[in-house]
Amino acid sequence: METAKKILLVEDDPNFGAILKDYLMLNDFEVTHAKNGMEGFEKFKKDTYDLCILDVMMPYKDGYTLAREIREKNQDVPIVFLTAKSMKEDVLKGYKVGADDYLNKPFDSEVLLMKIKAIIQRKSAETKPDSTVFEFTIGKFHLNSKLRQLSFDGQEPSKLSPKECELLKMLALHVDDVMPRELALTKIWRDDNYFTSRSMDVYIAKLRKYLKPDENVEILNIHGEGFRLVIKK
Amino acid sequence: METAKKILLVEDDPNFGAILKDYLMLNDFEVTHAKNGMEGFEKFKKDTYDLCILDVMMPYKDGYTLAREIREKNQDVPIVFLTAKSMKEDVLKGYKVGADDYLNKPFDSEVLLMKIKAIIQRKSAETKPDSTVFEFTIGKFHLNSKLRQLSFDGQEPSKLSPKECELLKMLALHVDDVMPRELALTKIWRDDNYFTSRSMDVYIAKLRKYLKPDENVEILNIHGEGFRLVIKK
DNA sequence: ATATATATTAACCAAACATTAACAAAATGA
DNA sequence: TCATTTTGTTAATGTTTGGTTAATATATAT
Repeated sequence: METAKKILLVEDDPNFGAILKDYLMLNDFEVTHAKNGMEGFEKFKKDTYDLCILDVMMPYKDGYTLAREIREKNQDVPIVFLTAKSMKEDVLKGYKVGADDYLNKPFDSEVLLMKIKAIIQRKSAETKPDSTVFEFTIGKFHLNSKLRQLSFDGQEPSKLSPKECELLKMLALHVDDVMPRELALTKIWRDDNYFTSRSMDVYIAKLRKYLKPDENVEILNIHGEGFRLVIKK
Repeated sequence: METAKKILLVEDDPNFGAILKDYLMLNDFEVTHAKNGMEGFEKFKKDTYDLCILDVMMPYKDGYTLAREIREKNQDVPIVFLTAKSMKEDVLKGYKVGADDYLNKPFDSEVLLMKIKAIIQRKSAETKPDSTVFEFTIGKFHLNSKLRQLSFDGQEPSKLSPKECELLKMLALHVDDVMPRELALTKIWRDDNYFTSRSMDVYIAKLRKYLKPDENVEILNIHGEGFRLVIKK
């Protein structure tokens, strides 16, 4: 049994804040909710967290300013910004739809949850490389990187080759964020040159083919930087 | 409570030096005052500072020489030059040596303070590129310099090229203040000549186009100096 | 050993990005 | 004022990076 990861949630909208907190707690996180930037910083100093979720738009002290203060104290905690619309609306929509029993219904925005998990996982992989997660939800897909199986809906799972699997896993660990080209090359190909880079491009094409069935899942390129696995919703 | 920022002040004029030191200390900085370049370098080696303020004109060892020595030991400390006149060549030389900003003597103490604070913050954003600040609010825009996207209101974000992104980020780090031409050229183009300068102008034009949707956001030119990102309100 | 799966290399094209050129318009200073 | 420098802008050109497919090479399993 893992010990629960601690999250500092700074969100001024009491409604949304409460819902998100519940949702996160339901997913086995320990959540501290601060109602504004000041309170957020106070709470941050008093404890150690595995992740900070900051609302960007807050009166008096916005998320970025708070992020800077947090960074001065701690260079390592992952920080996730809640940028209004997308996530918030989705979560609230999920709440309204579910009405009395929203807690039982999966939210539309499992994206946020995935992002959170990926970030925490990535971080813990840096410190203790052995404890590695091998199951990922990618839109309507499910990846088991140990069995190297990618399943879609109820269908027969596809078998992935070692490289395909490692690459997809690394993308999943960076959901919604950049997976730098260089990182994949050095970690998976253990070499970074013209040819390995081209080889990687070939694998990206293969993965795109696998992921085609779910039109909400996409691998985007950030020119000269790397790739980004996004789950639209 | 924040821990006081440490400033190394190297100024040969004892009068002016003492006054400046007092003023800075009054504003909660911890100040070490060295009377000449030699002493300045000795003190620099013995401690770590958040900022160095160097007089350009000093006997024995001038500010530039000292700056170069400091840079050899430390690539990150912000360095600000104090100069009586604002000779163009001096400014250029300053940036080449690795200066972060320039202050003309005499100056408004309020302005000085603002600048110092801005520089320290800016630097902390620059030096921790991975873990730190990559989100900026620019009027109604929102820049994510990691994903290189600029979003406006609720619209689909624009994708920025590496150069576009770096330049906009640098402007944002200097909001309401001049971003000196030479600084952008040396840091982003890593070369300062006629062609890179023209290239930069082209990029400024591109950024202006991106920023058009918000009429409160503007990139102004300061003839012969640089550019200024302003957010009217 | 041979089929099969996996991985790399090649070749070609398209897209993204950056620089250069050319000319117009401002700003500056003698 | 006029000559000079700096900046604004657009388009043309050059360069790098990525998408794609297929051919070749390498590894693996039967």
